[in-house]
Amino acid sequence: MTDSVRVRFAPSPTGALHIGGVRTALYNYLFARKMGGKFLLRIEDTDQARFVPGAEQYILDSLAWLGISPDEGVGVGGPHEPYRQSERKDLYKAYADQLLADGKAYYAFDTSEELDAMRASFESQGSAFQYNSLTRVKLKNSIALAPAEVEQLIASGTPYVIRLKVPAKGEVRFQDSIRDWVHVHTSSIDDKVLMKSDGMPTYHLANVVDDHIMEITHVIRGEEWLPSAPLHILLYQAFGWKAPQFAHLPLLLKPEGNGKLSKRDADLGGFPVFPMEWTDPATGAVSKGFKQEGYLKEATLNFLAFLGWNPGTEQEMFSLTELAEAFSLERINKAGAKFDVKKAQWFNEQYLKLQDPAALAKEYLPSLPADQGLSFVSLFLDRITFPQELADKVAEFKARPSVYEEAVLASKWNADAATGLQFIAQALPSVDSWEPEGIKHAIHEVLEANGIKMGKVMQILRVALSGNGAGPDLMISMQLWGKQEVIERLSAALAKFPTV
RNA sequence: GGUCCGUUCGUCUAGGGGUUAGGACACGUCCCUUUCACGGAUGAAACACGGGUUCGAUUCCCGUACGGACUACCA
Repeated sequence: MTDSVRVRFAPSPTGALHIGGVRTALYNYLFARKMGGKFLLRIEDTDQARFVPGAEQYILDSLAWLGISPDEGVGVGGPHEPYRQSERKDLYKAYADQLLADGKAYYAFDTSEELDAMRASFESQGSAFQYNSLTRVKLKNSIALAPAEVEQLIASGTPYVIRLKVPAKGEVRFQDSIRDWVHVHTSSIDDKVLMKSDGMPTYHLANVVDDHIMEITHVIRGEEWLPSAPLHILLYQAFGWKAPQFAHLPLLLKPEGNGKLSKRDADLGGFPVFPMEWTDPATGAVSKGFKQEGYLKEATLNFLAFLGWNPGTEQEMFSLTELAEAFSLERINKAGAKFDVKKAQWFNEQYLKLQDPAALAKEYLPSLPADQGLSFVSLFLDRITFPQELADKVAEFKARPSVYEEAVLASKWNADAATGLQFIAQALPSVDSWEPEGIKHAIHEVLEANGIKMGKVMQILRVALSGNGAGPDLMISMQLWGKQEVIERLSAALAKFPTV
């Protein structure tokens, strides 16, 4: 069982789950499915200061919406409970103590203020402060201080952190699934804090300990973690554990300009960067969500999957199951991907056409009789990007025109059109079968009888009835408006159109 | 500043020592449609730069430039 793939998505409940995080979750999920492994959800809530109420539920809801369902973890349970790091607090202390006992970690008593001052002074000299083999001997810690003094400080309740004693010399290397070999000298890694003074572990310790305990085989996470991967390798080594296989995903970038995609871009660009709508509990600020904007889950998934990965074939449309089948770590790109809303919209249009029309009608046109709803769905489905546009289209369709498109009038309104419209207006009341073919037949007949070409009047008729020069099939539209309504609209238009 | 990572059409990307450098989005044109949209066809559009290696580099190596991430008792 230890051979089988186990991956995890480990977000922090510090706010709405970013869409990049959703992609990370998706790739983990796909890899687990592909390999016949397990996908776990672990909540990394070790930073009490940044904890945001509701964020955890938001993560759960978002994954549930998209069908990225964990096999183990918060919300589903499993053999390694609890899956919330705040509830595993005591565990980490024991591991930190083990490192302390082995001389691989040490106590440090420096206050944040002291360290800030240190950084400032280094910076003023044009260099960067590092807590490492060079500086630790001069700072307040159990390496520089006499054992008796350390004991006294601890006994007196002086706050302390536990830091990893990074070797002065050596090279850390690991083979990333996406980037191949990455090597870093230990001299560029500092003695990172493992246990904070509040007794909570930092990400680095908790993450490594949990990944080991939970038998994680592959760590698939964002590129922002690449710089700390060597530190994590060092931690695995310090514990004498086998490190998992790492795969660092390329970042999601801003649509325009440089930098990684942020909440600001969403506000500026009018598109979502969160899976679902999110209301900040502190400020009340609402952020758009893919779901609420009208993106279908299939489109969201397909779009996200293709941001940094591709199947190597020319197939574009993939269901979640198909993605899982085609997925592989090897086909993930190295370079960051710019977020292009247009592509997301295209996917949405494609998947929208694949939806069950009756279900769409029921959900988005609930006030209409089923058959009517269905007619409107088929009339408008290929002219919209988001399903909620259906209601707008129907409302617009039902409203009588208040203005008539000037450009069409200017070019098409002439004597032929005027008389044509008159004839149509006269013929319509006696049309018995008010359906597309019948209406068309009647119009065709009356125009032909009077020697007027249909092309001369059809667009004008459209403008007269809808106000617009373009739109869905006119005969079907007329059927939907109903005979009486059409007659009234036509006479209203005739009264308003200028004389020719 | 330091460390690390990256760079093929505007965007997402395929490819990989010898190719007309392929696809998708977006854009243009045409067809379909008595309109528009959908759909179909088609066009324009890319290997960052400089050195190597090689008979031959977009592909391999090294630099440069540019971009990015990280550089917290945040994850």
